[in-house]
Amino acid sequence: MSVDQEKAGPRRQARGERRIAQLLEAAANVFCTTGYTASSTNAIAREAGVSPGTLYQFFPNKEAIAIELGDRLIHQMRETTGEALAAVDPSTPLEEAIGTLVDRFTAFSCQHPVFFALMHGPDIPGRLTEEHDALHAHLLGQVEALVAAFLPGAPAADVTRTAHLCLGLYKAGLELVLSHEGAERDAYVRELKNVLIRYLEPLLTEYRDRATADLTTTRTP
Amino acid sequence: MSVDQEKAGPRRQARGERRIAQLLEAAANVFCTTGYTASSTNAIAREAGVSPGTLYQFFPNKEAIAIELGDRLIHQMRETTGEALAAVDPSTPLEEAIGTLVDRFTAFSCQHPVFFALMHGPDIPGRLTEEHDALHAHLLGQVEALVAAFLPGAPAADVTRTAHLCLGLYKAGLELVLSHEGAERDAYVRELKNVLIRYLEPLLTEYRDRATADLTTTRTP
DNA sequence: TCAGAATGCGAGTGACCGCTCGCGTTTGTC
DNA sequence: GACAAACGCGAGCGGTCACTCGCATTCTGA
Repeated sequence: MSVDQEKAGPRRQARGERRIAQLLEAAANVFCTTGYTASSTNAIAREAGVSPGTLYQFFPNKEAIAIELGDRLIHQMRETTGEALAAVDPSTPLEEAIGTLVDRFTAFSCQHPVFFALMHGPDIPGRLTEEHDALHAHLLGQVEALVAAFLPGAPAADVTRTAHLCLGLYKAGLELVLSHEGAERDAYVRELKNVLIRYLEPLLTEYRDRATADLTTTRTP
Repeated sequence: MSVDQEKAGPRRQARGERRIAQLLEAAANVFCTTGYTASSTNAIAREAGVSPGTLYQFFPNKEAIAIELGDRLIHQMRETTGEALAAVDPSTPLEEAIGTLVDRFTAFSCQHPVFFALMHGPDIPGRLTEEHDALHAHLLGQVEALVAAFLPGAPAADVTRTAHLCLGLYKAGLELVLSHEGAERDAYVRELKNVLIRYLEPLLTEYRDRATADLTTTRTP
Protein backbone atom coordinates (compact mmCIF):
# COMPACT_ATOMS: atom_id res chain seq x y z
CA MET A 1 0.00 0.00 0.00
CA SER A 2 1.20 3.44 -0.84
CA VAL A 3 1.75 5.88 1.95
CA ASP A 4 2.14 9.61 2.00
CA GLN A 5 -0.43 10.19 -0.73
CA GLU A 6 -3.28 12.42 0.37
CA LYS A 7 -5.48 12.17 -2.70
CA ALA A 8 -5.32 11.03 -6.30
CA GLY A 9 -4.05 13.63 -8.77
CA PRO A 10 -0.89 15.08 -10.23
CA ARG A 11 2.09 15.46 -7.96
CA ARG A 12 2.32 19.13 -6.96
CA GLN A 13 5.40 21.23 -7.09
CA ALA A 14 6.02 23.90 -4.48
CA ARG A 15 4.94 26.49 -7.03
CA GLY A 16 1.60 24.73 -7.38
CA GLU A 17 0.97 24.72 -3.65
CA ARG A 18 1.70 28.43 -3.57
CA ARG A 19 -0.73 29.04 -6.43
CA ILE A 20 -3.43 27.07 -4.63
CA ALA A 21 -2.99 29.11 -1.46
CA GLN A 22 -2.99 32.28 -3.53
CA LEU A 23 -6.17 31.26 -5.36
CA LEU A 24 -7.92 30.31 -2.14
CA GLU A 25 -7.07 33.66 -0.60
CA ALA A 26 -8.34 35.44 -3.69
CA ALA A 27 -11.49 33.34 -3.59
CA ALA A 28 -11.96 34.22 0.08
CA ASN A 29 -11.83 37.92 -0.76
CA VAL A 30 -14.19 37.64 -3.71
CA PHE A 31 -16.67 35.37 -1.91
CA CYS A 32 -16.54 37.68 1.07
CA THR A 33 -17.56 40.76 -0.89
CA THR A 34 -19.75 39.21 -3.58
CA GLY A 35 -21.13 35.98 -2.16
CA TYR A 36 -20.63 32.55 -3.69
CA THR A 37 -23.07 32.51 -6.61
CA ALA A 38 -22.42 36.06 -7.78
CA SER A 39 -18.66 35.48 -7.75
CA SER A 40 -17.28 34.44 -11.15
CA THR A 41 -14.32 32.14 -11.50
CA ASN A 42 -12.82 34.69 -13.88
CA ALA A 43 -13.05 37.29 -11.13
CA ILE A 44 -11.27 34.95 -8.72
CA ALA A 45 -8.54 34.27 -11.26
CA ARG A 46 -8.20 38.00 -11.92
CA GLU A 47 -8.02 38.75 -8.18
CA ALA A 48 -5.26 36.15 -7.90
CA GLY A 49 -3.50 37.62 -10.93
CA VAL A 50 -3.66 34.42 -13.01
CA SER A 51 -5.61 33.27 -16.05
CA PRO A 52 -8.87 31.25 -15.87
CA GLY A 53 -7.00 28.29 -17.31
CA THR A 54 -4.51 28.32 -14.47
CA LEU A 55 -7.33 28.30 -11.95
CA TYR A 56 -8.73 25.17 -13.56
CA GLN A 57 -5.29 23.58 -13.40
CA PHE A 58 -5.85 23.26 -9.65
CA PHE A 59 -9.61 23.10 -9.19
CA PRO A 60 -11.96 20.97 -11.30
CA ASN A 61 -14.79 23.48 -10.99
CA LYS A 62 -16.11 26.49 -9.12
CA GLU A 63 -17.72 24.42 -6.38
CA ALA A 64 -14.40 22.71 -5.59
CA ILE A 65 -12.90 26.09 -4.71
CA ALA A 66 -15.60 26.77 -2.16
CA ILE A 67 -15.35 23.19 -0.89
CA GLU A 68 -11.60 23.38 -0.35
CA LEU A 69 -11.87 26.77 1.30
CA GLY A 70 -14.77 25.59 3.43
CA ASP A 71 -12.95 22.39 4.39
CA ARG A 72 -9.95 24.29 5.67
CA LEU A 73 -12.11 26.74 7.59
CA ILE A 74 -14.28 24.00 9.04
CA HIS A 75 -11.20 22.11 10.13
CA GLN A 76 -9.83 25.16 11.92
CA MET A 77 -13.24 25.88 13.38
CA ARG A 78 -13.50 22.33 14.75
CA GLU A 79 -10.11 22.67 16.39
CA THR A 80 -11.00 26.02 17.91
CA THR A 81 -14.35 24.87 19.24
CA GLY A 82 -12.89 21.60 20.46
CA GLU A 83 -10.24 23.38 22.48
CA ALA A 84 -12.65 25.96 23.79
CA LEU A 85 -15.29 23.44 24.82
CA ALA A 86 -12.73 21.13 26.40
CA ALA A 87 -11.61 23.98 28.65
CA VAL A 88 -15.07 24.11 30.20
CA ASP A 89 -16.84 21.70 32.51
CA PRO A 90 -19.89 21.85 34.78
CA SER A 91 -17.78 22.84 37.75
CA THR A 92 -16.92 26.09 35.95
CA PRO A 93 -19.08 29.02 37.00
CA LEU A 94 -21.57 29.75 34.21
CA GLU A 95 -20.35 33.30 33.75
CA GLU A 96 -16.77 32.20 33.27
CA ALA A 97 -17.73 29.36 30.95
CA ILE A 98 -19.79 31.61 28.68
CA GLY A 99 -17.11 34.27 28.79
CA THR A 100 -14.42 31.86 27.61
CA LEU A 101 -16.52 30.29 24.89
CA VAL A 102 -17.82 33.54 23.46
CA ASP A 103 -14.36 35.11 23.51
CA ARG A 104 -12.74 32.23 21.66
CA PHE A 105 -15.53 31.81 19.13
CA THR A 106 -15.77 35.49 18.31
CA ALA A 107 -12.00 35.71 17.97
CA PHE A 108 -12.10 32.98 15.34
CA SER A 109 -14.90 34.63 13.39
CA CYS A 110 -13.22 38.01 13.50
CA GLN A 111 -10.08 36.47 12.05
CA HIS A 112 -11.95 34.59 9.32
CA PRO A 113 -14.80 36.76 8.04
CA VAL A 114 -15.16 34.50 4.98
CA PHE A 115 -16.44 31.74 7.20
CA PHE A 116 -19.59 33.66 8.06
CA ALA A 117 -20.08 34.76 4.44
CA LEU A 118 -19.64 31.26 3.02
CA MET A 119 -21.63 29.41 5.62
CA HIS A 120 -24.63 31.65 5.97
CA GLY A 121 -25.37 32.52 2.37
CA PRO A 122 -28.51 30.83 1.00
CA ASP A 123 -26.74 30.18 -2.27
CA ILE A 124 -23.93 27.92 -1.21
CA PRO A 125 -23.33 24.71 -3.18
CA GLY A 126 -24.68 21.35 -2.08
CA ARG A 127 -21.51 19.67 -0.86
CA LEU A 128 -20.63 22.64 1.31
CA THR A 129 -24.12 22.80 2.77
CA GLU A 130 -23.69 19.20 3.85
CA GLU A 131 -20.35 19.92 5.45
CA HIS A 132 -21.72 22.96 7.18
CA ASP A 133 -24.71 20.99 8.40
CA ALA A 134 -22.29 18.37 9.70
CA LEU A 135 -20.29 21.05 11.49
CA HIS A 136 -23.47 22.54 12.90
CA ALA A 137 -24.64 19.15 14.09
CA HIS A 138 -21.22 18.48 15.60
CA LEU A 139 -21.29 21.83 17.38
CA LEU A 140 -24.85 21.27 18.47
CA GLY A 141 -23.89 17.92 19.93
CA GLN A 142 -21.06 19.46 21.89
CA VAL A 143 -23.28 22.26 23.19
CA GLU A 144 -25.98 19.73 24.03
CA ALA A 145 -23.49 17.71 26.03
CA LEU A 146 -22.43 20.84 27.87
CA VAL A 147 -26.00 21.93 28.51
CA ALA A 148 -26.90 18.44 29.72
CA ALA A 149 -23.91 18.52 32.06
CA PHE A 150 -24.96 21.89 33.43
CA LEU A 151 -28.63 20.87 33.73
CA PRO A 152 -28.61 17.32 35.07
CA GLY A 153 -31.97 15.61 34.71
CA ALA A 154 -33.32 17.91 32.00
CA PRO A 155 -35.44 16.19 29.31
CA ALA A 156 -33.60 15.56 26.05
CA ALA A 157 -36.01 17.75 24.07
CA ASP A 158 -35.37 20.69 26.37
CA VAL A 159 -31.62 20.19 26.14
CA THR A 160 -31.75 20.15 22.35
CA ARG A 161 -33.94 23.24 22.25
CA THR A 162 -31.69 25.10 24.64
CA ALA A 163 -28.62 24.18 22.60
CA HIS A 164 -30.32 25.35 19.39
CA LEU A 165 -31.19 28.62 21.06
CA CYS A 166 -27.67 29.13 22.38
CA LEU A 167 -26.19 28.66 18.93
CA GLY A 168 -28.84 30.82 17.30
CA LEU A 169 -28.42 33.60 19.83
CA TYR A 170 -24.68 33.38 19.47
CA LYS A 171 -24.95 33.68 15.70
CA ALA A 172 -27.20 36.73 16.00
CA GLY A 173 -24.80 38.32 18.46
CA LEU A 174 -21.84 37.50 16.26
CA GLU A 175 -23.44 39.32 13.34
CA LEU A 176 -23.74 42.43 15.48
CA VAL A 177 -20.21 42.01 16.80
CA LEU A 178 -18.80 41.68 13.28
CA SER A 179 -20.65 44.77 12.09
CA HIS A 180 -18.99 46.97 14.69
CA GLU A 181 -15.42 47.78 15.60
CA GLY A 182 -13.30 48.85 18.53
CA ALA A 183 -15.01 49.75 21.77
CA GLU A 184 -18.49 49.28 20.34
CA ARG A 185 -17.58 45.77 19.24
CA ASP A 186 -16.38 44.97 22.76
CA ALA A 187 -19.64 46.32 24.15
CA TYR A 188 -21.60 43.95 21.90
CA VAL A 189 -19.44 41.02 23.00
CA ARG A 190 -20.24 41.88 26.61
CA GLU A 191 -23.95 42.14 25.88
CA LEU A 192 -23.91 38.85 23.98
CA LYS A 193 -22.42 37.19 27.05
CA ASN A 194 -25.09 38.83 29.20
CA VAL A 195 -27.83 37.52 26.96
CA LEU A 196 -26.57 33.96 27.22
CA ILE A 197 -25.84 34.13 30.94
CA ARG A 198 -29.20 35.63 31.80
CA TYR A 199 -31.01 33.13 29.62
CA LEU A 200 -29.21 30.13 31.08
CA GLU A 201 -28.86 31.16 34.72
CA PRO A 202 -32.54 30.63 35.62
CA LEU A 203 -32.47 27.20 33.99
CA LEU A 204 -29.46 26.33 36.12
CA THR A 205 -31.07 27.27 39.41
CA GLU A 206 -34.36 25.73 38.29
CA TYR A 207 -32.79 22.34 37.74
CA ARG A 208 -30.62 22.65 40.86
CA ASP A 209 -33.72 23.37 42.95
CA ARG A 210 -35.56 20.52 41.30
CA ALA A 211 -32.69 18.16 41.98
CA THR A 212 -32.55 19.28 45.64
CA ALA A 213 -36.30 18.86 45.93
CA ASP A 214 -36.06 15.36 44.49
CA LEU A 215 -33.31 14.57 46.95
CA THR A 216 -35.34 15.91 49.85
CA THR A 217 -38.50 14.04 48.92
CA THR A 218 -36.48 10.86 48.48
CA ARG A 219 -34.83 11.28 51.86
CA THR A 220 -37.91 12.36 53.76
CA PRO A 221 -40.81 10.55 52.16
CA MET B 1 -52.83 68.81 -12.93
CA SER B 2 -54.04 65.28 -13.31
CA VAL B 3 -55.38 63.45 -10.31
CA ASP B 4 -56.05 59.78 -9.66
CA GLN B 5 -52.93 58.60 -11.49
CA GLU B 6 -50.64 56.54 -9.27
CA LYS B 7 -47.69 56.25 -11.61
CA ALA B 8 -46.82 56.78 -15.24
CA GLY B 9 -47.64 53.88 -17.52
CA PRO B 10 -50.48 52.29 -19.48
CA ARG B 11 -53.92 52.30 -17.93
CA ARG B 12 -54.56 48.84 -16.55
CA GLN B 13 -57.62 46.78 -17.19
CA ALA B 14 -59.02 44.54 -14.47
CA ARG B 15 -57.47 41.60 -16.28
CA GLY B 16 -54.06 43.23 -15.98
CA GLU B 17 -54.39 43.77 -12.26
CA ARG B 18 -55.32 40.14 -11.86
CA ARG B 19 -52.27 39.08 -13.86
CA ILE B 20 -50.03 41.24 -11.71
CA ALA B 21 -51.37 39.71 -8.51
CA GLN B 22 -51.00 36.24 -10.05
CA LEU B 23 -47.42 36.96 -11.13
CA LEU B 24 -46.49 38.34 -7.71
CA GLU B 25 -47.88 35.27 -6.01
CA ALA B 26 -45.95 33.03 -8.37
CA ALA B 27 -42.82 35.10 -7.77
CA ALA B 28 -43.34 34.75 -4.00
CA ASN B 29 -43.43 30.96 -4.33
CA VAL B 30 -40.41 30.77 -6.60
CA PHE B 31 -38.33 33.25 -4.55
CA CYS B 32 -39.31 31.38 -1.41
CA THR B 33 -38.00 28.04 -2.60
CA THR B 34 -35.12 29.16 -4.85
CA GLY B 35 -34.01 32.56 -3.57
CA TYR B 36 -33.95 35.73 -5.66
CA THR B 37 -30.83 35.32 -7.82
CA ALA B 38 -31.34 31.65 -8.61
CA SER B 39 -34.95 32.27 -9.62
CA SER B 40 -35.39 32.79 -13.37
CA THR B 41 -38.07 35.06 -14.78
CA ASN B 42 -39.06 32.21 -17.08
CA ALA B 43 -39.65 30.04 -14.02
CA ILE B 44 -41.84 32.74 -12.49
CA ALA B 45 -43.84 33.07 -15.73
CA ARG B 46 -44.19 29.28 -15.91
CA GLU B 47 -45.32 29.11 -12.28
CA ALA B 48 -47.93 31.76 -13.07
CA GLY B 49 -48.96 29.88 -16.22
CA VAL B 50 -48.11 32.73 -18.60
CA SER B 51 -45.40 33.39 -21.19
CA PRO B 52 -42.20 35.36 -20.49
CA GLY B 53 -43.48 38.12 -22.77
CA THR B 54 -46.59 38.54 -20.67
CA LEU B 55 -44.49 38.90 -17.54
CA TYR B 56 -42.56 41.73 -19.17
CA GLN B 57 -45.85 43.39 -20.12
CA PHE B 58 -46.24 44.25 -16.44
CA PHE B 59 -42.72 44.43 -15.05
CA PRO B 60 -39.81 46.20 -16.74
CA ASN B 61 -37.27 43.72 -15.36
CA LYS B 62 -36.64 41.01 -12.81
CA GLU B 63 -35.69 43.43 -10.06
CA ALA B 64 -39.00 45.27 -10.40
CA ILE B 65 -40.84 42.08 -9.49
CA ALA B 66 -38.89 41.74 -6.26
CA ILE B 67 -39.30 45.46 -5.59
CA GLU B 68 -43.06 45.40 -6.01
CA LEU B 69 -43.37 42.25 -3.89
CA GLY B 70 -41.04 43.69 -1.28
CA ASP B 71 -42.93 47.00 -1.24
CA ARG B 72 -46.21 45.31 -0.53
CA LEU B 73 -44.72 43.11 2.19
CA ILE B 74 -42.89 46.01 3.78
CA HIS B 75 -46.09 48.03 3.79
CA GLN B 76 -47.96 45.24 5.55
CA MET B 77 -45.03 44.75 7.93
CA ARG B 78 -45.04 48.43 8.83
CA GLU B 79 -48.76 48.29 9.58
CA THR B 80 -48.38 45.18 11.69
CA THR B 81 -45.45 46.50 13.70
CA GLY B 82 -47.08 49.91 14.06
CA GLU B 83 -50.21 48.39 15.55
CA ALA B 84 -48.27 46.01 17.76
CA LEU B 85 -45.92 48.68 19.10
CA ALA B 86 -48.75 51.16 19.64
CA ALA B 87 -50.47 48.63 21.89
CA VAL B 88 -47.52 48.74 24.28
CA ASP B 89 -46.34 51.47 26.63
CA PRO B 90 -43.97 51.64 29.61
CA SER B 91 -46.80 51.05 32.05
CA THR B 92 -47.26 47.59 30.52
CA PRO B 93 -45.48 44.86 32.47
CA LEU B 94 -42.37 43.78 30.53
CA GLU B 95 -43.51 40.19 30.27
CA GLU B 96 -46.82 41.17 28.75
CA ALA B 97 -45.24 43.68 26.37
CA ILE B 98 -42.73 41.15 25.03
CA GLY B 99 -45.40 38.49 24.81
CA THR B 100 -47.66 40.69 22.68
CA LEU B 101 -44.91 41.91 20.40
CA VAL B 102 -43.35 38.50 19.79
CA ASP B 103 -46.75 36.92 19.16
CA ARG B 104 -47.78 39.50 16.59
CA PHE B 105 -44.44 39.61 14.82
CA THR B 106 -44.07 35.87 14.58
CA ALA B 107 -47.65 35.57 13.34
CA PHE B 108 -46.82 37.93 10.48
CA SER B 109 -43.67 36.05 9.54
CA CYS B 110 -45.42 32.69 9.66
CA GLN B 111 -48.08 34.03 7.29
CA HIS B 112 -45.55 35.55 4.89
CA PRO B 113 -42.54 33.24 4.65
CA VAL B 114 -41.38 35.08 1.51
CA PHE B 115 -40.60 38.10 3.60
CA PHE B 116 -37.83 36.33 5.46
CA ALA B 117 -36.50 34.74 2.27
CA LEU B 118 -36.46 38.02 0.32
CA MET B 119 -35.10 40.21 3.07
CA HIS B 120 -32.38 38.02 4.49
CA GLY B 121 -30.78 36.65 1.35
CA PRO B 122 -27.36 38.14 0.57
CA ASP B 123 -28.26 38.28 -3.10
CA ILE B 124 -31.14 40.71 -3.08
CA PRO B 125 -31.09 43.61 -5.54
CA GLY B 126 -29.92 47.08 -4.56
CA ARG B 127 -33.23 48.93 -4.44
CA LEU B 128 -34.76 46.30 -2.19
CA THR B 129 -31.77 46.35 0.13
CA GLU B 130 -32.31 50.06 0.58
CA GLU B 131 -35.98 49.59 1.32
CA HIS B 132 -35.20 46.83 3.75
CA ASP B 133 -32.58 48.96 5.44
CA ALA B 134 -35.16 51.73 5.69
CA LEU B 135 -37.63 49.30 7.27
CA HIS B 136 -34.96 48.05 9.63
CA ALA B 137 -34.05 51.60 10.62
CA HIS B 138 -37.72 52.44 11.10
CA LEU B 139 -38.20 49.36 13.27
CA LEU B 140 -35.02 50.11 15.16
CA GLY B 141 -36.25 53.63 15.86
CA GLN B 142 -39.52 52.31 17.22
CA VAL B 143 -37.78 49.76 19.39
CA GLU B 144 -35.32 52.40 20.58
CA ALA B 145 -38.21 54.64 21.56
CA LEU B 146 -39.75 51.78 23.48
CA VAL B 147 -36.48 50.84 25.16
CA ALA B 148 -35.85 54.48 26.07
CA ALA B 149 -39.33 54.68 27.57
CA PHE B 150 -38.73 51.52 29.60
CA LEU B 151 -35.25 52.61 30.68
CA PRO B 152 -35.55 56.33 31.49
CA GLY B 153 -32.18 58.03 31.76
CA ALA B 154 -30.24 55.40 29.83
CA PRO B 155 -27.47 56.78 27.54
CA ALA B 156 -28.41 56.93 23.87
CA ALA B 157 -25.62 54.52 22.87
CA ASP B 158 -26.88 51.92 25.33
CA VAL B 159 -30.43 52.32 24.09
CA THR B 160 -29.35 51.83 20.49
CA ARG B 161 -27.26 48.80 21.36
CA THR B 162 -30.08 47.26 23.32
CA ALA B 163 -32.50 47.85 20.46
CA HIS B 164 -30.08 46.27 17.98
CA LEU B 165 -29.72 43.28 20.25
CA CYS B 166 -33.48 42.90 20.69
CA LEU B 167 -34.03 42.87 16.93
CA GLY B 168 -31.10 40.54 16.34
CA LEU B 169 -32.18 38.12 19.02
CA TYR B 170 -35.72 38.23 17.69
CA LYS B 171 -34.50 37.43 14.19
CA ALA B 172 -32.46 34.50 15.47
CA GLY B 173 -35.44 33.21 17.41
CA LEU B 174 -37.71 33.69 14.44
CA GLU B 175 -35.48 31.51 12.31
CA LEU B 176 -35.78 28.72 14.86
CA VAL B 177 -39.51 29.26 15.16
CA LEU B 178 -40.00 29.08 11.38
CA SER B 179 -37.96 25.91 11.13
CA HIS B 180 -40.24 24.03 13.49
CA GLU B 181 -43.93 23.31 13.58
CA GLY B 182 -46.74 22.60 15.98
CA ALA B 183 -45.91 22.17 19.66
CA GLU B 184 -42.18 22.51 19.10
CA ARG B 185 -42.73 25.83 17.32
CA ASP B 186 -44.77 27.06 20.29
CA ALA B 187 -42.00 25.98 22.63
CA TYR B 188 -39.48 28.05 20.66
CA VAL B 189 -41.80 31.06 20.78
CA ARG B 190 -41.95 30.71 24.56
CA GLU B 191 -38.18 30.42 24.83
CA LEU B 192 -37.68 33.43 22.56
CA LYS B 193 -39.88 35.44 24.90
CA ASN B 194 -37.87 34.16 27.86
CA VAL B 195 -34.62 35.20 26.24
CA LEU B 196 -35.83 38.75 25.69
CA ILE B 197 -37.50 39.06 29.08
CA ARG B 198 -34.48 37.75 30.97
CA TYR B 199 -32.13 39.97 29.01
CA LEU B 200 -34.19 43.12 29.54
CA GLU B 201 -35.46 42.57 33.10
CA PRO B 202 -32.11 43.29 34.81
CA LEU B 203 -31.72 46.48 32.77
CA LEU B 204 -35.16 47.56 33.92
CA THR B 205 -34.41 47.12 37.61
CA GLU B 206 -30.93 48.53 37.17
CA TYR B 207 -32.24 51.81 35.79
CA ARG B 208 -35.13 51.89 38.27
CA ASP B 209 -32.65 51.51 41.15
CA ARG B 210 -30.39 54.14 39.64
CA ALA B 211 -33.30 56.56 39.26
CA THR B 212 -34.35 55.97 42.86
CA ALA B 213 -30.78 56.47 44.05
CA ASP B 214 -30.53 59.73 42.11
CA LEU B 215 -33.78 60.85 43.66
CA THR B 216 -32.53 60.00 47.15
CA THR B 217 -29.18 61.75 46.78
CA THR B 218 -30.90 64.81 45.35
CA ARG B 219 -33.34 64.94 48.24
CA THR B 220 -30.83 64.21 50.98
CA PRO B 221 -27.60 65.83 49.92
C1' DT C 1 -69.77 48.52 -34.85
C1' DC C 2 -65.17 49.55 -34.99
C1' DA C 3 -60.73 51.87 -34.04
C1' DG C 4 -57.23 51.78 -30.80
C1' DA C 5 -55.35 50.27 -26.62
C1' DA C 6 -54.25 46.60 -23.56
C1' DT C 7 -53.13 41.88 -23.20
C1' DG C 8 -50.91 37.56 -24.63
C1' DC C 9 -47.60 34.68 -26.95
C1' DG C 10 -42.96 32.20 -27.58
C1' DA C 11 -39.05 31.86 -30.56
C1' DG C 12 -35.17 34.55 -30.70
C1' DT C 13 -31.10 37.80 -29.28
C1' DG C 14 -27.19 39.32 -26.88
C1' DA C 15 -24.48 39.03 -22.88
C1' DC C 16 -22.35 36.62 -19.42
C1' DC C 17 -20.22 32.68 -17.19
C1' DG C 18 -18.33 28.17 -16.20
C1' DC C 19 -15.17 25.66 -18.27
C1' DT C 20 -11.91 23.66 -22.22
C1' DC C 21 -8.11 23.17 -25.31
C1' DG C 22 -3.99 23.75 -27.75
C1' DC C 23 0.27 25.33 -27.16
C1' DG C 24 4.24 27.64 -24.94
C1' DT C 25 7.21 27.95 -20.46
C1' DT C 26 9.30 26.45 -16.18
C1' DT C 27 10.83 22.90 -13.00
C1' DG C 28 12.55 18.48 -11.34
C1' DT C 29 15.26 14.25 -12.46
C1' DC C 30 18.74 11.34 -14.44
C1' DG D 1 21.71 18.64 -21.50
C1' DA D 2 17.52 15.93 -22.34
C1' DC D 3 13.18 14.47 -21.28
C1' DA D 4 8.78 14.45 -18.95
C1' DA D 5 5.72 16.45 -16.03
C1' DA D 6 3.78 20.34 -13.91
C1' DC D 7 2.59 25.03 -14.74
C1' DG D 8 0.62 28.95 -17.31
C1' DC D 9 -1.97 31.28 -20.81
C1' DG D 10 -6.30 33.35 -23.01
C1' DA D 11 -9.33 32.94 -26.94
C1' DG D 12 -13.29 30.54 -27.42
C1' DC D 13 -17.21 26.97 -26.80
C1' DG D 14 -21.66 25.66 -25.05
C1' DG D 15 -25.31 26.77 -22.16
C1' DT D 16 -28.28 29.66 -19.48
C1' DC D 17 -30.84 33.68 -18.56
C1' DA D 18 -32.80 38.30 -18.75
C1' DC D 19 -35.12 40.47 -21.94
C1' DT D 20 -37.26 41.74 -26.97
C1' DC D 21 -40.10 41.75 -31.01
C1' DG D 22 -43.58 40.98 -34.25
C1' DC D 23 -47.93 39.51 -34.46
C1' DA D 24 -52.52 37.57 -32.74
C1' DT D 25 -56.33 38.18 -29.51
C1' DT D 26 -59.38 40.57 -26.26
C1' DC D 27 -61.21 44.53 -24.18
C1' DT D 28 -62.89 49.59 -23.89
C1' DG D 29 -65.28 53.58 -25.22
C1' DA D 30 -67.71 56.28 -28.39
